Amino acid sequence: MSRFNKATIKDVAEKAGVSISTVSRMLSGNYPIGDQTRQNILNAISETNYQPNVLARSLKSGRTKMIGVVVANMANRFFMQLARGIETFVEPLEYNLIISSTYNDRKKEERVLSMLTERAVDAIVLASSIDDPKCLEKIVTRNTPLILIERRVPGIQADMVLEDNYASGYKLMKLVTDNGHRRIAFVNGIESHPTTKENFAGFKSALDEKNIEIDRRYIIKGDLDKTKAYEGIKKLFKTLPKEEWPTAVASMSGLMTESTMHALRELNLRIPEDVSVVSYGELSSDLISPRITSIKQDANRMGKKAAELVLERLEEVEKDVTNRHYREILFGTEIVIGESIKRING
Amino acid sequence: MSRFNKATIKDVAEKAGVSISTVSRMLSGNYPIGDQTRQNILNAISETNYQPNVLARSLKSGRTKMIGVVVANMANRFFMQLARGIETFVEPLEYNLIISSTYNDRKKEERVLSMLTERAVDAIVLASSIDDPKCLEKIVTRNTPLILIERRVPGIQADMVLEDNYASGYKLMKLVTDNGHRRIAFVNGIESHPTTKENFAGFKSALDEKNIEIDRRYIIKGDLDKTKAYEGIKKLFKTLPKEEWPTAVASMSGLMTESTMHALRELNLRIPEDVSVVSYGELSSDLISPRITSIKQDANRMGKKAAELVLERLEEVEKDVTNRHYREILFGTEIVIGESIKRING
DNA sequence: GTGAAAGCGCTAACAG
DNA sequence: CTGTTAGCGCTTTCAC
Repeated sequence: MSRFNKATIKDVAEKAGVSISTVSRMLSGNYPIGDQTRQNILNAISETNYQPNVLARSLKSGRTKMIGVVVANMANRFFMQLARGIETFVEPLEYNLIISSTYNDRKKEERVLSMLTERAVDAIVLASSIDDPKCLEKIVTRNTPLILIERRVPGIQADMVLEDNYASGYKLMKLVTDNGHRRIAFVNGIESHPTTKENFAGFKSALDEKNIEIDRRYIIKGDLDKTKAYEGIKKLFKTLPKEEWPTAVASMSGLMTESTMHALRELNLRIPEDVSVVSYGELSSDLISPRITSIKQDANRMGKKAAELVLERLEEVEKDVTNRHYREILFGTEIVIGESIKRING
Repeated sequence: MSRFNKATIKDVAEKAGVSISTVSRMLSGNYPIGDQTRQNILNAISETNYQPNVLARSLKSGRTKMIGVVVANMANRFFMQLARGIETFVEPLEYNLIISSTYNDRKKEERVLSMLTERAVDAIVLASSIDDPKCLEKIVTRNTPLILIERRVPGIQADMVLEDNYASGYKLMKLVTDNGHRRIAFVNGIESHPTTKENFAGFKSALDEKNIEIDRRYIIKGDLDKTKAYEGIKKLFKTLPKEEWPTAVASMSGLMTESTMHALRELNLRIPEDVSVVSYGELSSDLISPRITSIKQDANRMGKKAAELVLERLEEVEKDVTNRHYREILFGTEIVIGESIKRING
């Protein structure tokens, strides 16, 4: 009995009257074992309640069967569906997930990633939002597979699972402009992100088609942050004279859309009668009314894909494949039509 | 360089021209080290990009600094707020969370718990719903602190973090009966759970006060399952003649309440005009209308408390305290008044 | 088929 | 103050 208060392979070996290597071999399953010996060992295992110590195994094998999942906020629906997608895919293979939140704080992200590499996780799925190529480089050079979700980092040796932000942005905004809107506010994501830029570019191309100029006063720096989005909307409507109010708001994340709705509600503005709203990313419940026309982000699908990539890469690591070819998975998106866009006279 | 593709303590020692124990000591911080030596080691560390291998450390120390968190479904808001509560509390102490879902499946729960003990997590926080004392016994005898959330398992050597289900149930139901309702349907949780029973007992005592008999046909076996709740409601209203329809529905979880709302919506029944609804546990968004009168479950608070207990117990384990005294934390709950109860003529 | 022994990376006596 | 050494529990040659 170890100080973990549990039987070790040694206890089993003694009880079964064999050597620890024999027990180890039986456990691994790839060796011929005498029938009697096998039986003895099995008995010993059940008598001692033996469970192999994964720690020791990992130390030896170099594989921990743990996958680090880094998200901005684990209380957020999108991220947890992502994690769930990963989990369902890898759980049967006995992988466990270490999930950590960064709250979009660079320092915290650095700490979290460092903890994960110290723990020697087999792979990292990163869905957090900070740009920190230096930090990411480290992971890559350690030979730990890295999968980025909804986040493009140019030149990095990692797989990326993305959605077609450009096309999605275009589709969404076109619905708005086709309905005659010209004064449109944006609750923006994190501006430095390529994905945000693509999204915005998609918006812009729909606006260009109608020769609509973007009014910079209408761009709210939301940073994927609940409060910032809320306050941004409040401020926008309180600052501008009524005739300059935007007739529509496009928000770049479901979370920020909900903040927007809260703010509008408090401003006594109805959707879509007073302000139209569209959202990149769904809201947390489809019972919310009015239903917001939005781009559906399939977090679960992304999670599964990420898990698939993880396993693929791990096999390569196993086989010492050197000449890897990193992939960029681009998912198309679906648009969900709600009742949140009012037709107005252009 | 190890096969983890990273520097080990040995590399650092060589580079700094000292022995590995000196490095180890410096890292632990509790030993006097010569100034020059310290500097050499620090340089070596940064040159080699050394990160201690937590695995090896754990194998030696018997502590992994990992906490297992077992929930029914990690995509569920309640559970993730719980996890988040735990995380915020233990993250500064460098603990990581391994989160797994059981989907309320006994086999899966068993597997998950077994994986966690194999990984030698320092403690387990269990917020999943299956009763499996045998399985839990094993954890306890391994000397791994176990914290149960919203789940009472009599006689077990574990801490429990609970809400006052009885009082909450009573308060909630009283609001319903005070408004004149007598035909009340229940979307029940998992019947075998003590917490569900307490909740129900609370309901019952409010009913008793008004001499209302419980009609067994009105009890829907929801089992905390989205679909079961949805179908249960559908069936109830479709089976019964209109004059026997319940005038109110009390649901035992936020998730099931949302299913109830979906079902009612499809049945073209309005809340509260046609049916009143109350909920034990909040919905996933406060933008949902009508706002449902509900018991607010503070998952975050429970998470923090659980984490606090974990750390407390871990200290005891450290200090080899034998005569432990397990605690049962009972939180009071808050009721959120919505617009989901109609006053009717008793 | 089975056993002995080395070693994964680290900590903690035990020496000096 | 610093070095040597014995494991933590397991896998994996290398023997027999």
